[in-house]
Amino acid sequence: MTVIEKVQKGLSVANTKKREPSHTTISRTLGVAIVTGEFEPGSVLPGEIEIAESYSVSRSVVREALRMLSARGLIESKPKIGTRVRARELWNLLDPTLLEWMFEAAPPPHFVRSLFELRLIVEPAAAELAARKKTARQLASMGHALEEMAKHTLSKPEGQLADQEFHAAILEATDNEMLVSLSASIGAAVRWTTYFKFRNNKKPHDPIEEHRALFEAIADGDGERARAVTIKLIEQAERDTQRVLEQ
Amino acid sequence: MTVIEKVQKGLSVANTKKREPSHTTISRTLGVAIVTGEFEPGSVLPGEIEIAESYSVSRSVVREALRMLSARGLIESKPKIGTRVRARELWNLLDPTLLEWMFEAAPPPHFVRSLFELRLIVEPAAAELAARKKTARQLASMGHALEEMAKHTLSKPEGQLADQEFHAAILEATDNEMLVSLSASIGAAVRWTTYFKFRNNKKPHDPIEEHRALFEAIADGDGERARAVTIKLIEQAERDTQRVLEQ
DNA sequence: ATACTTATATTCTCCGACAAAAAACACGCG
DNA sequence: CGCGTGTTTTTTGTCGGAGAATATAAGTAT
Repeated sequence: MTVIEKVQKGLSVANTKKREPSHTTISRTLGVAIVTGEFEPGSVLPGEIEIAESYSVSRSVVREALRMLSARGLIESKPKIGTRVRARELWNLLDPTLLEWMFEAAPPPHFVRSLFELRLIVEPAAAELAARKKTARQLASMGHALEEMAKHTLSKPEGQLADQEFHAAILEATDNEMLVSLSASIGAAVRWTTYFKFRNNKKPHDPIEEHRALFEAIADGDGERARAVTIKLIEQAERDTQRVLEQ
Repeated sequence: MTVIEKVQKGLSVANTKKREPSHTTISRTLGVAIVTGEFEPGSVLPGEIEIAESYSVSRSVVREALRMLSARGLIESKPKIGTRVRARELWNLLDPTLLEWMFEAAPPPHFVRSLFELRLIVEPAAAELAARKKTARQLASMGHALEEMAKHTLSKPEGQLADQEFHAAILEATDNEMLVSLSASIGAAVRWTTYFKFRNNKKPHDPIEEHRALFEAIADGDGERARAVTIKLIEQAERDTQRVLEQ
């Protein structure tokens, strides 16, 4: 598995289960609170000392956590003013970490709509590119992922992992590093929708046949067909997701 | 202050005249060094104390700067190991700040190719969406930006600002917040190419007519035409950029 | 009422010390 | 010699305290 594939799947590159430093924890805790709307844009967070006391850490830890949030554009600090949450338009909604945080709660419907609209723009074009630029090695890696997927189905974690591997191989085949970054972000969101679809026992459509068709289109170098199949795949996923969100 | 910074300052929001905290400065300095390849991925940066001494700041400032870089996924710190630069595949190439840093030096050709490939995927689709979803207010804002652009031409900062306003209005009209984020990233890169095209006195093609055609297509709600014009626009920009990079 | 000065709250910066982690090393044992 | 085991050492992680800088808020004089 290449590093790129791991990125796509959101796996930590060193799969070790190490304890993270506390500034990371605090940063994520505050970040989740912000992106899920617990602190509204424009409002000011508690002062450094108060945060430090409420989490029982030192002020240095809090400051480093706040720097991590300000690097993401979530907050803005000024003396005498405090640390205020920046307007949502100033966030980078394509930051994979931000997306993960966002999915700690149910995201707003217009956000889900935006996501699928974006997928319908990007992924068909990527499939078309992949059909043109694929290498034999990448094709083999797609084929392997496809087999794994057929064996386990999407309801099991192994199958979901294979699905992500399959799509990662497609992205790698486009030979476009910005597309890879973009789909790393999208992947963070897709993982969430997949998770929710199966968590609610809704028995969604198993897209193995479409995946096979996509693979064959790419293998044949038929960009038009690859594009068409990808569109179908995403529209199906959107229907499944809508069904879950409606209740 | 570097030239690029001047350009960006001229184009960004007006009164950004205040001195930034030193952790921000250090973070950007180190970040630029990393993304321009001065520190290669996998290598370890100097220790916190060494960095602190070389910039004449305290270790706390350096630590906060490093946390900002680690939030961007550029570095990874471990006790006894040091702080090492993470693999380029783990960076988020759609982070606008990262892109700005990257353009402090001439970016690698395959990166520029990736960028225009991505623009050709995203922007035509966005134009089509905008043609379908535009509101009167957004249309008016596009019209105003177009006038400004025609008055000043792209060779002056006012004209470049108007150009950005025009495209921002289109993005806003798509009513898709992820698309807006995406083009904020792309915009950071586009500003660079615009700057370089004029810096080299190459007298590129002035795209005012195409912009007007795009505006009319959107106003008419003609998505197909909006898409076609946008493709032309980007292809022209790519040709201009290639001409500049060739020398 | 306006302009200027002062007070105040908050972040910004610095320092010095110790704790924790992980690699490197030394050592003993089979 | 090879191998596990404990020790050393280096580097980041955490802490508490102190003063400086900054921008709002309040007060004062004209």
